[in-house]
Amino acid sequence: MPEESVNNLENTLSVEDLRSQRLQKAVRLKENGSAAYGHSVSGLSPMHRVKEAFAALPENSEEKLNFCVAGRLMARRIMGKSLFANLKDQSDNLQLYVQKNEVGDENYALFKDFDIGDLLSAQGYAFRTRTGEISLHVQSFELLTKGIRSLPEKYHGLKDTEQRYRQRYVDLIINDEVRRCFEMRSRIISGIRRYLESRGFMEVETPMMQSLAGGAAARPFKTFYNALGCPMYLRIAPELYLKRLLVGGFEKVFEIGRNFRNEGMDRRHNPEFTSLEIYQAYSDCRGMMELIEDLITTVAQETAGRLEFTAADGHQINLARPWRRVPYQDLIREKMGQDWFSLPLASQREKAQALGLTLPEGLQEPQITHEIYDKCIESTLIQPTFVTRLPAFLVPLAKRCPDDPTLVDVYELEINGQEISPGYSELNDPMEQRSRFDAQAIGRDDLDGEVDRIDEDFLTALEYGMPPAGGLGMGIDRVVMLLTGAESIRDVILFPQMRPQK
RNA sequence: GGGAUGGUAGCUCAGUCGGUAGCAGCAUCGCACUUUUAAUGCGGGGGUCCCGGGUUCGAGUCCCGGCCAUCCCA
Repeated sequence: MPEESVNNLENTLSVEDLRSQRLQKAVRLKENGSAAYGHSVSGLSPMHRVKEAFAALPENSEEKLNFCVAGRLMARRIMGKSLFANLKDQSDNLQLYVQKNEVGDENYALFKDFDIGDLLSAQGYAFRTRTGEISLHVQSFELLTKGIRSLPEKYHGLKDTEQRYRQRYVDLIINDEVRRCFEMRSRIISGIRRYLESRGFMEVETPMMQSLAGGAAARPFKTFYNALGCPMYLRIAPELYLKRLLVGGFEKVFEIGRNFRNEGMDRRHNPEFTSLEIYQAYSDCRGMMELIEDLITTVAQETAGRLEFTAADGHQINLARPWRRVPYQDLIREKMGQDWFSLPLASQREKAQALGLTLPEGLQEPQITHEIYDKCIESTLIQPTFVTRLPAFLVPLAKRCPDDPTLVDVYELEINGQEISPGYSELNDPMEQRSRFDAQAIGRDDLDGEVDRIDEDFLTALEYGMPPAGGLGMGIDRVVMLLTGAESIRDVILFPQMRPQK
């Protein structure tokens, strides 16, 4: 038997799959006294710095710039006595060039034995290859972490959506645009904080576990707190606690945090999502429109450097100010005719059905009208639009319009046909608040009785006196979707909820 | 909850009419190669075809049930 075949035979007998191959390599490294799982490294340069610094050198400079870099081995091209490798850190990629006569026979063999996915550090000087790529001529290197699992393919990457969400860490290693998206998300959130803090708002944290899940109409998640021996709910909104803080004398507060809604998930909904809520004493709905318009445009300009965006569905969105402000009823009249609100119920029903809407028996004018808004108007509001003066039955926590008590003094900000942010002149009359809660509790019969208990302590707080105030909420995930062009909320949440496997 | 589509090697994918799973690409292992970049050339290994039933001489393929995912709808 020729020697070569013997070699092959040995290799196949000793190894069942890729993972055990690599496990054995790690074990062998440890046996030989080298660290397969190394230690800290100092004096590192981010790879983009290496490239910038080298590119800044004058042409034909003889100066040798030395760097030490660390990152994950993404590709290798071995050509006998020299090899090229691609290393990746958070900032960039860098090509390494390793020559046998530079690092020595033993080290060269060691480097050849590295696998794609290993983490290494390398020290050497920057140079430009024949094809023009700024690279590092390696003088020494070290294995920092042995990778046991093989990475997805370098060319097609990881495409399987399920695996991308379940094993986001692999997605982040492989797909650069995914990492950029989450870096963007982080910048957006810190941009929001910076904006609000610089304008005197104070960030606060209110309970995520509540014995009553109030502040919105949504089904909560239920849990049990052993020490108190009572059921608890994950919050569906922080609103009622933030208003208690207005009562307590904090005048400009905001909270960025998670809410939990025990409802379906789809392209736009994840059961846990991040919201921003802001409350400002002595302001109102108009103050909130000013604030959110300035906040979004400022943060968009800061993080993306522009105000025009292409949404995932291809719509061109222009965030340039000022944004359209239009009363709800005007939108209805535009669509249904100027006389809509004076038509008899039967003709309203007929006209709505002519639009293709199916209406349950017994609907009154406000419900029919809202059905039209919901199904036929909202999705057409592509450019940023504040819809104002909504029917009161939709919004139990807002002040009525002084000139028309059937309407509330609120806005709904629509961008690309999606609700991005609601804002209110907040209701601070404890008696009216109680009767709205009562009416709401009667209207709902599909939730757990317990959840519908009225938050007496919140009403007590209002009785101590809450200043007139403006309040607003904003879905952070949706804003990130808009600014990154993501088509699914799951693409802007690092670890979206998934059904457990098996 | 309803409909459509999908699940095959570590990854990306073929798989015809039901007849031994594909000389598939990347990755991996061996050999050659000192400026490559989806390196190249030659050679080797690698499979619970999502799970469970059924039809059949024979099922990745057809039928039934289930699991998981994606998209659309409510």
